[in-house]
Amino acid sequence: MFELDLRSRSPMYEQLVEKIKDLIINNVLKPDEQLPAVRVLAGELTINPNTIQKAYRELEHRGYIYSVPGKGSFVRPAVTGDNTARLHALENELSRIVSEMLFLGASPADIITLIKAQLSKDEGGKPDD
Amino acid sequence: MFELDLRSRSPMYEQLVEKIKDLIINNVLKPDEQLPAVRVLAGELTINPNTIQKAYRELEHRGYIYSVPGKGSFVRPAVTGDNTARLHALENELSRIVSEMLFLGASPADIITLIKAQLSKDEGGKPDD
Amino acid sequence: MFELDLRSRSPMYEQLVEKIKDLIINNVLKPDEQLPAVRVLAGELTINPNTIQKAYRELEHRGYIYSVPGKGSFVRPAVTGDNTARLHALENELSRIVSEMLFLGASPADIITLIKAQLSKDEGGKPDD
Amino acid sequence: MFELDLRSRSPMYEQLVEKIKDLIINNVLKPDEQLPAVRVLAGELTINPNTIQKAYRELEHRGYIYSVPGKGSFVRPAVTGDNTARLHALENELSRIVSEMLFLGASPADIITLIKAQLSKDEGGKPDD
DNA sequence: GTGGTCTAGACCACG
DNA sequence: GTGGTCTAGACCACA
Repeated sequence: MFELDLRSRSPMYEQLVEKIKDLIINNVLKPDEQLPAVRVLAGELTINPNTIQKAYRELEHRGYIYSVPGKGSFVRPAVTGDNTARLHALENELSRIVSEMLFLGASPADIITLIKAQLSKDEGGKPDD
Repeated sequence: MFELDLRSRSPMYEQLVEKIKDLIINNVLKPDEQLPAVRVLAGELTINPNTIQKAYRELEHRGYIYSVPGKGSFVRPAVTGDNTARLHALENELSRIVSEMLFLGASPADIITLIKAQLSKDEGGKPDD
Repeated sequence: MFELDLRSRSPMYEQLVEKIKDLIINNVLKPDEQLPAVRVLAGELTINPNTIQKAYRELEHRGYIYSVPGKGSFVRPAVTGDNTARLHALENELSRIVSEMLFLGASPADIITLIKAQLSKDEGGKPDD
Repeated sequence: MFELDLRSRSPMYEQLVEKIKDLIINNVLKPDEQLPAVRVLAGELTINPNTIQKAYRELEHRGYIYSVPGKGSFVRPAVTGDNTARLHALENELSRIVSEMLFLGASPADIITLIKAQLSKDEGGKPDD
């Protein structure tokens, strides 16, 4: 399904969380689609099931998936509640990154171009595919 | 000067690095300006001087400041080479964030507006303020 | 594994960095091989674990090793980009040393011989030993 | 006469030592030539006379100059005594540098070329000019 | 078990 | 006064 970087400083469960979050955001994993069972994924990635479980728990905590005891884990159709808080945090991150890119010598035009490219790419992929 | 979040998952020295990096990027700390002495900042933040020093050393490694033993720590005037790698990483971060903002319901127009605001703000703030 | 000179002007962690760097350069420590654990090495050298960690972190910054929290520290397989700057610095050092050797009475022939010996030794030692 | 890098991590007296040593090695300062008086040099470089004095003391200790109380400091005509020890140290340094250059991707041919260029340059400059 | 963070406190070299 | 080194010892997260 995907690979983990064993050499990365970031813990494996965190890498898992980010990877799966990206799959959901980019609509590769559709709403209500079932995620691979913990043991299955653990087998494929040859890592400890506990690590998978920790990642799933984290994803559930962050509102990206929901778990049904005895059935499995599924992609949450719409993100829950307080998006504004999360959006605000993202806006800050975005501002920080833009500032740093300018500091490192990127031109404003480059940045705008980059953003627009990303926007059109995501717009194409997001609507019910 | 600024505050640290003692509860945060990211270590105090890392928070310090980010805070100071931001002050440099946003030209609040000018080139060759002296940073607060290790012990002084440690006193103000009521944390251990070693922690400050760890942050300063990290900033030095990343090319944002230089420390002269016996004299003090200062803002490095121009960023040292090799920005392309860092810029590439930032582009990826930026793409990821834009995707997530769209996923959480932000409109493309909002995002463009936000970026442009940031660009003009930084452009105004960077040259000799 | 090796010894440190407690009287030396250069700090212990710096000596450690140089020693380990040499072991990596001379292929004694192979790519992806695990370095001794921080506490283990600290025990063997009877110095503080923090000192070892400082050395390891420095080696990581310089691109010679990578550390994975909870797993260990390992030799980085290939050196990361940007070698030109480092190479330039080494060329200068080399020129300086040759000049000084001449000044101290070494003959040009001796120096050439010495270099060639080193070149053939390293060439023999580098590929899969 | 020359400049010091105030931003450098290496202490000013050490920079002075290296600079003057280079001038002697490259025969810019001739044997028995008098070095600038401590106060004069301190004035030119706008640094503390104590720093100059420390550098001169160090140079004397290393055998590059001699001081005549009340008269001044002079370039020592021939280096004193045990060159073999110093030469041995330099050979080791040289070997280390060659190894590292190879490790960083320099070709043996490049290194030989570099050495020969340095040798002919120094040979031209050394004999009693 | 691993690396990592943080503290408290001592000592050193530099200018 | 400055930054830097080192120790001793506690605690945490990860796998």
